[in-house]
Amino acid sequence: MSPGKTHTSDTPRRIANAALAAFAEYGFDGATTRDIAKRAQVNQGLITYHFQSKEALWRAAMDAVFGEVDDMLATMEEQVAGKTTDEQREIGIHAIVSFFASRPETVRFMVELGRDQSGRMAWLVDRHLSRVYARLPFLSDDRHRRAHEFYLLAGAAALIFAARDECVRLTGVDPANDEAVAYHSQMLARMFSSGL
Amino acid sequence: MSPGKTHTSDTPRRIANAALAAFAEYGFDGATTRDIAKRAQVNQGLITYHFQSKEALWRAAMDAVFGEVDDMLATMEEQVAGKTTDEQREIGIHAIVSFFASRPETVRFMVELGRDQSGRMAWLVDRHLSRVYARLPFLSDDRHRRAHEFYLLAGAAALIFAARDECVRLTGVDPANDEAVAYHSQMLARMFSSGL
DNA sequence: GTCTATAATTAGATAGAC
DNA sequence: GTCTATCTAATTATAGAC
Repeated sequence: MSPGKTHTSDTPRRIANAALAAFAEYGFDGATTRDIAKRAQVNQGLITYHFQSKEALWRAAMDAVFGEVDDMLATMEEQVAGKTTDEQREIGIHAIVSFFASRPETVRFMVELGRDQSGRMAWLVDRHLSRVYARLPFLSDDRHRRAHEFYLLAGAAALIFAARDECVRLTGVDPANDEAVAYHSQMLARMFSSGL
Repeated sequence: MSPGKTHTSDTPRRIANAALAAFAEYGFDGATTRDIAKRAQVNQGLITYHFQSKEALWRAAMDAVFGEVDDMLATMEEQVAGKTTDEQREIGIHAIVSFFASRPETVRFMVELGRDQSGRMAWLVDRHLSRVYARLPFLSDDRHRRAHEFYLLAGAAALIFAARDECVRLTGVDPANDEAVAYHSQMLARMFSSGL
């Protein structure tokens, strides 16, 4: 905590985090800058001051999520060093499932942009997703196989958390607790290792 | 084709189909009734006439998709009759993957409603999803296990198609052709049968 | 840097002619 | 049943005081 003048306002960060929560809940179109301002406890005008537009704010929010993705990947790479491919896969899957459990909105954004003419999908792929895609150590090197493995894994890992409330109502099971996360991760790891 | 008077207007059906396409592309909030009217080649006022509100129109669109889901399930059940559980699973997975490839918006709707206070999620679960969930023959009977299997399967089966354009840009692989669908289905079936 | 007030646009829904 | 025209409300973005 630097005292005095050195402390620049954390308002942009607060706004970006509020935006992330709002976009996660309502999607890009459903979220409103007024609601975001309210969540961040500032007025709406400040959003335009710190970010030029709703879309620029969305990009800032994406930078924030994928910052966390990078942290997760860095931790994973440490844990994975020197391990066999099988061990790498199990560790990696557990890390990914845990991440999706804590940030279920991540896959929500991917799905929301699946069909997209706004240019946001292209931005997200070029700026963040392609880096993540290249960084997963335990996926196949074959181009086709890698693509299918990636989406099999991401979908299987993430959907139950992205649709948490629905899952609760549909099945009576709440996936958002440590026990359920471990169970999900275990099942997925077993499927992935034996099925390839 | 019934001639003369017997032919009632198919306008409501056209509107519902246009709405389905629009909701799939833009989400509930992003889709506009004006765009839907344009797609259905009618004017906007007719939407209010045939459906009372945007939300009622959305429900009609959901009824249309899940009508197709029911058709898919009926066909699956025919093919599956008298088979072993392993065979049932392979047939079932292929049917599900093919369906998601042809109607990738289905899982988009599930994800969009994952966190939802509007009441649409509850409606969709009670009206359609719970029936589908109960109808899958090859899932475990254990309540917890069944929930995780369902979302593992649905996510793994659907995401690559729901995020098709993204997949193309990210991986260079287009999942939306018969060969890719068969490949995806094969990988998923192998994972699912050996991993349980 | 933060606020209030408002402009400009667009949304869903309505009214009423045909 | 289908259309045109319009209302009301909500949205993003801007202008300008402090």
